[in-house]
Amino acid sequence: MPRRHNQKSAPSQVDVARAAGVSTQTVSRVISGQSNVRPETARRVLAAVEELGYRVHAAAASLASGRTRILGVIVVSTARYSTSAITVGIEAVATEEGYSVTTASVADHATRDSFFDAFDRLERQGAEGVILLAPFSFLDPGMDTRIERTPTVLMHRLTGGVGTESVVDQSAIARLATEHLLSLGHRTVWHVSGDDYWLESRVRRETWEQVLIEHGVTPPPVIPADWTPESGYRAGRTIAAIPDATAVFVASDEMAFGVIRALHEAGRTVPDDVSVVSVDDIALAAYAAPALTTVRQPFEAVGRAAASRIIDMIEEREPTPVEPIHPELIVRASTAPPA
Amino acid sequence: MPRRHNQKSAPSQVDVARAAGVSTQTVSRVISGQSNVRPETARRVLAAVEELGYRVHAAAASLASGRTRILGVIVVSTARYSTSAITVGIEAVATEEGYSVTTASVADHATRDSFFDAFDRLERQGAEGVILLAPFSFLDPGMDTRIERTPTVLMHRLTGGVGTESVVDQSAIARLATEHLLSLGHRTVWHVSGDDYWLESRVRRETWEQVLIEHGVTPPPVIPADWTPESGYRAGRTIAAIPDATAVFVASDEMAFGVIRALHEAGRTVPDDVSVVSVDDIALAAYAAPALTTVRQPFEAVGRAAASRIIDMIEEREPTPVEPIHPELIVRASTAPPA
DNA sequence: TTGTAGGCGTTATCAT
DNA sequence: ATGATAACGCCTACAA
Repeated sequence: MPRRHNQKSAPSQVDVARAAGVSTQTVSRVISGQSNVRPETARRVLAAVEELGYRVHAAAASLASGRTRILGVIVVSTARYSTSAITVGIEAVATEEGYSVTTASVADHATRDSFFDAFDRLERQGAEGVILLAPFSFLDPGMDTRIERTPTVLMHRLTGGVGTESVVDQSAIARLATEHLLSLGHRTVWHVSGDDYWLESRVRRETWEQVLIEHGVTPPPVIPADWTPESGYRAGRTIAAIPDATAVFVASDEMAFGVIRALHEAGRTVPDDVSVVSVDDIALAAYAAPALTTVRQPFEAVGRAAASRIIDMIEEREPTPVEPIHPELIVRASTAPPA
Repeated sequence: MPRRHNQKSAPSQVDVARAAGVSTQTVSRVISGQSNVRPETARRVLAAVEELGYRVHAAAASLASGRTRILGVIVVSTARYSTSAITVGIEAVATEEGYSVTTASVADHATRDSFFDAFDRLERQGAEGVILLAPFSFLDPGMDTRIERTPTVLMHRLTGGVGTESVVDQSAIARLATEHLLSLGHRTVWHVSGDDYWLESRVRRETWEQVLIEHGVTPPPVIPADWTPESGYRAGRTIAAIPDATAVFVASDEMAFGVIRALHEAGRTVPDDVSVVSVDDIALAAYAAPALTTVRQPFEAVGRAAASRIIDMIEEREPTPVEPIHPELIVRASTAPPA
């Protein structure tokens, strides 16, 4: 039964107190930067801390204080660009605010119970708040009891329950993309959707349908895919087989690479024969052939906002005002007016 | 000073013990699955646990036991595919083994001190082992005292100090790529390197040089880049200006997209005029135009291996034998014999 | 098989 | 400004 490796006796407050000739309480005060300590005393304590290499023991501190300053993040274990980019933002804010981040991942297409397991692992670990970087609805039975005791932030805009928050407006993305194609003069817009397991897939599809209807056009059938370039390629073959398809809204850049490949193989040129607009603006979007017109999601800002929000909730303070996060249409070379 | 949100009084072992009519010690035994408890007693305890919604308090448990079962991971905060893919593997093993994962990120191009800060944050948090998913050498002064008290795994094969381990053979990657081009009949191979901040950049460059020398050719000057597609693009323009360049080893797929774009814009066809081989095999590699010939790094396996290794070190048991992790050359359409 | 006692390292509370 | 003392919730060691 190993204790901490080699750490026979990390110095404790008692050691520091003794070395500095003060009580542990004074050490505690100095460490936590309280003001009511004579400068001279503080200096002695700090010297002893330095000398002994003392560092607070997080477990002991949180047992005594009831606070852990741990943020939990639930992620789906696929190496998706969006996920890691959002995480960068979360980490940044957490560190700034003195929180640490622990992650619990669930398999792609995981069941509800896997999510609850992950949630419970984080709670057991002491997470004071949880960010759900994963497709999940607050409406799910079983979720309510959890978000009641632990502040939770979703990354999806949905009808929420008590204390729920969300950050990204997926609907605006789909609208931007679809209206861009329409405004170019295309009669209708086809849609290659992401995996329906993910909420944003559904939201984007619904908005796309709605925008078309608003413009008086009957939505064509959705071409389902699953976020992977492979699935985009298959969808592209489907589209290539539709002679009068001239515009496609693809739910992610990665899929757009596949779509374009399939189109080109079928002898249909992008954007001359078919316009393609996608979503994300990953680093490679500008280096596709042709460069992708896409709706940029400011992932890092999203992560920062989520972290700020959850910390506000934990500390029960007024929500920090954040710049509204707007998706942005980046027009490059994959879209054009119909021939 | 908020305590845990709404959690006025999470039930403790004492509550469970009282409800089940046993001592807290028996509760503890049941929870930790020890065998020396009468089945009937265990059942009563479990019923009480269920009833009250009891869960162990991690901080209290680790304060008492001296164990946290926390794994620390230091990552550089850029949304790189490799990083998130490796993380997936780490998480998987950690969860299987009952560990949780805490992340500390440092800025890209962070100084040594930032790394030490991150390391210290993880230690303070109670990490029993640390995986350095970041460019760092054990030889760095200041590192030795840390790895002495906390088991550490690097993701880079380097000369190591005491108790150091590493997982990926970056050198094999560069050899595979360079020899592939040479075996195709190219006279020499140019190299677009990654950011020198990252150790693998240097290792790949050195191996590339060495392989060329082994084959009796004098290495041309390195074309430096920084992992981004943009930097690849700039490097590609440089190469396009070299009339007799027919083969390039690019240190990452993302940069290869940029290189190829620049080459095409300059009227040089890939692979007819110039062959390009890169590294990683990201999901989009097969959807580049032309599809990339690349050296696949089995990132998830790497993550799994790193996690297994660090857990073995923590628990002071014999290293779990792992399948050797070999990079693999995936030949697609971006390489060909010289014209 | 079960229980009792003590302590893990810190912070909160109340004195001084 | 500083200190004494009592938790915090659990686990280890030992006793019964």
